[in-house]
Amino acid sequence: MTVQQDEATLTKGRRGYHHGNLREALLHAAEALIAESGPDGFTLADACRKAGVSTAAPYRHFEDRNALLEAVCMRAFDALADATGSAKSQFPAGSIESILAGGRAYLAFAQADPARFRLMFGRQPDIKSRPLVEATGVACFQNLLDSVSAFLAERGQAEANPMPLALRLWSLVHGVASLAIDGPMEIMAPDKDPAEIIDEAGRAILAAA
Amino acid sequence: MTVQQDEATLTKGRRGYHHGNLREALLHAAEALIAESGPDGFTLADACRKAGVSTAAPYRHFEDRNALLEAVCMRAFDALADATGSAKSQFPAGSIESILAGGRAYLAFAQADPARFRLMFGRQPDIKSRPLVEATGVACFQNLLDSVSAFLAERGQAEANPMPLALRLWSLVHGVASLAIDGPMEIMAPDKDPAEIIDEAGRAILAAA
DNA sequence: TCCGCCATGTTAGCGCCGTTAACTTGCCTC
DNA sequence: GAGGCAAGTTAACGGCGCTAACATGGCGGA
Repeated sequence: MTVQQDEATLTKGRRGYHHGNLREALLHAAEALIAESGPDGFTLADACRKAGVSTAAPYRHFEDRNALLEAVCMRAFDALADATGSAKSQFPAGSIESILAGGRAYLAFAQADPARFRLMFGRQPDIKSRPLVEATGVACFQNLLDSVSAFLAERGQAEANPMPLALRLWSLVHGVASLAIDGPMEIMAPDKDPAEIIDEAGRAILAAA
Repeated sequence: MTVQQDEATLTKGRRGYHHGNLREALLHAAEALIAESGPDGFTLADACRKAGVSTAAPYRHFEDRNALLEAVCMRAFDALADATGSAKSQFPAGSIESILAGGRAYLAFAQADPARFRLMFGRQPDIKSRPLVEATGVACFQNLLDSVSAFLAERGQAEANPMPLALRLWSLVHGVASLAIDGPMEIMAPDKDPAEIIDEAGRAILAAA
C-alpha cells in the first residue's frame, strides 16, 4: 500500500536542498538494508547514502538510530498482523484450519524477511520496552487470541480463557519460525518442510485442548 | 568446571609482558560482557580492558571478533548439552518426564543467560556456518533425538524415525524459551510460568505421537 | 509583494570501535 | 649464553553514531 509515491520523493524529490520526504525515504532504505545485512549489520550511514543525504540529516526525523529501528519494527508488526489476519480469514472462523493457516502465515512472514523478523523479536535492549512497539505487538497477538476464542466457542467452551492455549500455539509457531530462519532446522533436517511441523504439532495441541 | 584456575592467570598472571593465559581470559571476559550487554553490545575493546591487555592483543589468539564469539558459542552449546543431558537423566530413559525435564532445562538455560542463548541461535551472519559451531550444535540436538528414540521404543515403535517428533518438541521448547527471554511472553501473560507451557503442550505432542 | 522565520538540510569534528603494521619483550632451545 | 619466535605493545587508518554550528529556502504575515 502507498507504494506509488513516485520514486523521486524517495530519493531526492523536491529540487535541491530540501528532500521533501526524508522520513519515509529513510524507513524504506532501512527496511531494504536490514533485509540485506540484518539488523546488526544495518548502518545509519548506509541508509543516508541510499537516501542521498548527509549522515546528520536523519536526526531531524528520528531521535537516534534506535528510534529509526523502532519505527521499522512497528511497521513490521502491522504487516505481520495483516498477513496472519488475512490468512486465517480464508477459513471459517474458529476452525482448526483457520488457526493453522495463521501459523503458516507467521512462518512465511519470517521466511520472507528473516532479518526483519529478528528485529521484531530479538531483544535489541534499547528497542524493547518502548510503549508504541509493545502496543503494536500486542495488537498482533490479539489476532491469535480471537481465533482461539472462536475455536473454543465452537467446542462449547465459550467462556474458557483462551490465553493458555494461545500461548502454546504461539510458542510452537514462533519456535518453528525461529529455528527455520536461524539455520538449525535446515542443518538438522534439511528435507523437512517447517510448515508441516506447525500442522502436525498444532493439531496435537488443539486436540488436547 | 576448571573454575579454580587462579584469578591471577585470568587477569595478568605471569609477571610483566606476557599474560600467560590470555585466550582463556578473553573468553571469560567475553562471556561476562555478553551476559551484561548482549551479543551486540559486546565490544572487543571492553574485553581487552577487562583482561588488562591492549586492543591488539586478541589477534594473537583469535582471527577476529567473530572468531572469539564463535568460541564462546561452542562452549555454550557444550554447556547446553550438559544441562539438558543431566536433567533428563534424572528420570527413566524414554519416559515422558525425562523428555519434559530436558525441555525445562533448555528453558532454564536460556533464562539463566539470555544473551548467550541469543548468541547461539540468533544468526549472526558470520558465525553461522562455521563447521565447528555446527558440529557442537548437532551434538547438542542428538541428546533430544536419543530421548525421543527411547520414548518411541518404550511405546513399541522402536524402529520409527524419531526426527519428526523431535522437531515438534524442539520447536515448542525453543519457541517458549525465545518468547520468554525476548520479552513478548511476559508482556502478554506476565503471570504464566513458561515451564508450564512446555509441560502442557509437550504432553499433547507426545500423546499424539 | 516582500521579508523574516523556522523546519530541514549541510559541513566539521568528537570519541569509540575493529583491524593492521611495525616494533619490543622475554621464554625456551640449542 | 645467544638468538629465535610467540606473545605482547604502540600507532595509525577508516568507518561509525552523534552533536554543534552554519546554510537554505518554503511559507505565512505585514
